[in-house]
Amino acid sequence: MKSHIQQLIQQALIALQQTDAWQLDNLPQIQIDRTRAKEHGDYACNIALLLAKPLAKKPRELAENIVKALPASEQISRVEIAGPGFINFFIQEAAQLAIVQQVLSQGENFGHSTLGAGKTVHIEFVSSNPTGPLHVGHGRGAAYGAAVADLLAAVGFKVHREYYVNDAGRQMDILATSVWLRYLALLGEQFDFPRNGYKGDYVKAIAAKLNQQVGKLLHKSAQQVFANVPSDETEAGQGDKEAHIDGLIVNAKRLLGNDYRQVFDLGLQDILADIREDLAGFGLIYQQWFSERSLKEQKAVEHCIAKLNEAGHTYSQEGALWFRATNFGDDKDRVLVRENGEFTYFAADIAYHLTKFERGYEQVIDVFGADHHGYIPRVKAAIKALGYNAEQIKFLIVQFAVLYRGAERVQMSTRSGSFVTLRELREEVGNDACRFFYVMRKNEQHMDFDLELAKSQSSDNPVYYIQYAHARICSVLGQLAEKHLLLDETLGLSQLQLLKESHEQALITQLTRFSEVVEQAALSYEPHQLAQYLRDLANDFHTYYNAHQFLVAEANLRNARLCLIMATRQVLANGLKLLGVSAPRMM
RNA sequence: GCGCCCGUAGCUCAGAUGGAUAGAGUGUUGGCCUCCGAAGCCAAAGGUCAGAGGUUCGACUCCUCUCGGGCGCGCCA
Repeated sequence: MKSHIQQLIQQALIALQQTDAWQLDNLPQIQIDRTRAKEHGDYACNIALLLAKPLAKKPRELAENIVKALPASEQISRVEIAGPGFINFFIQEAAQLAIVQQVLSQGENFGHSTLGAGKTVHIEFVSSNPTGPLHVGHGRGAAYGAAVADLLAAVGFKVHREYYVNDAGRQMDILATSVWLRYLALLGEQFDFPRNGYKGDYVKAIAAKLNQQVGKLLHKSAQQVFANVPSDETEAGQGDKEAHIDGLIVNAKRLLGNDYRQVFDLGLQDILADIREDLAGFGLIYQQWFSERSLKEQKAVEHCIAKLNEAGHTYSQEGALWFRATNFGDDKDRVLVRENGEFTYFAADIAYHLTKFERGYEQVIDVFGADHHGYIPRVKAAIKALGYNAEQIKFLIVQFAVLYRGAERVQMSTRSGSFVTLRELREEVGNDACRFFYVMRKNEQHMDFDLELAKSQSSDNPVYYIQYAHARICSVLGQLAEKHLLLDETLGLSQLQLLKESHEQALITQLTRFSEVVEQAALSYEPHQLAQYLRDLANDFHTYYNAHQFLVAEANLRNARLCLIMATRQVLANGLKLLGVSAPRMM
């Protein structure tokens, strides 16, 4: 409908340009907006106000000319000029009613479009280190990334969802060493667990599994393990916890030899399996789990650095190889290869991003937690240096969600091991509430997540409010048989003109918005727009429900109303699905 | 110190690429079930859009500054 009105105005403007000889370099974009108030019609256009200045004419006068030049349209009942010069369009009722038929015939595909024209999009989200279970901090990125991906797919993009597995690097060595130390403790060795080690109970569980698998085979004495290791940091702040853990890693690798890999892989596989299971349970599907180790095995990092070298974007200094990030908008140059010859995380990561482009994706999206936003300029710099357009990569930031239990803030930390895991959260409040709560606020907005509210099966809870609307419609349709009434969809669709009540009009208008909302939410990466919309739609339905009876004796009206609420049910279900929330038939 | 995000009703947040009298939920107060599920509906009250300038026919929205909150500024990942 928007584009229809846009075309009408376009035609009017072209006609006017010829007759009135406007001196315009270029026409401003014709913007059609939904009106806020009913008396302003259904759609409004501000073109007259925009043209007033360049043409040096009064906006209302221009509006009158435009309206006069407007071609006739069967879909528009009335056009008015209002306020300073807005052109308001009133949509013909019959044109509005057509939405009901459209929803019912398109079913679960209603709201989908081909806007994206099959353009390939690579979206990476969560990508948490496999050093421990996902905690609630990852939840928002998961729910948000999944919703953005699903929205993009719904509007016709070809979406590839990927998880980057950081299965190489120091953090993983710390994990492997932590597992081994817990294993040694199980075998009776006495020592202080390193401050910087992973202290969670899941590490002990993996250690127990290791013990089951290998018995005492990997047993070494604490004395050997801690030999020549710099002392750990104390309460007083003396010692060095980083040097301490690094020393332990070196000893572990030396003492275990080839067996080190076994410990390492056991920890990795165990945790990764847990993460995959957790995300699958949360309704997330990935097309690919991309391993950092495989990247290194394929010499992809060397390949990437070679490309930068060839282009002259690197230099050596103090034994390290640097990337000239400052030439591409970053505030510092960045190390690619350390003095000790090892690649930095950054080097591997840009090599990874290079593969995204080399694999042919036209658009690349990274979903980051707010704590990583400082990392963005350097990745963007690398993309540019590698010869790609910075427009092809989009970074989406999710701010932290602070958990509350009622009024009390829930504390969490990965390292101490005393955190709330995503799994615990899902079990406590349920997947539906969890998915919905995480995306109902704008991604860049800091949010408070109240566990008590999410759990409450009451009117306070927006998820239940929307789901209840869906269940209620199912319930009404279930009443048909009991009342010995029949549903005649064909009859209903032919009698839609009977839907004259203001509540019905409002509901129909709301239905016509759905496709626009999905499109807008997808293109702006803002699933919260859909969440807000669904709340509004549910509200319009509940209001209608309270004001009118659907199962009336008169067959024409009854079937028309049933068609309307069936369409509503379909849109609720489609919308919820895009957000990863179920649409229950009963609650 | 520099950079990014945020500051809208008591609380939690929308405000749709600048548009017409600033919107929801929750909370408060008062109503609505002999009738399709009251997990619902209706009504009232509640705002100098952090503050000050500026651009514009028009600013919650754009620009500058100030104040306040979050996060980040490693040869860590």
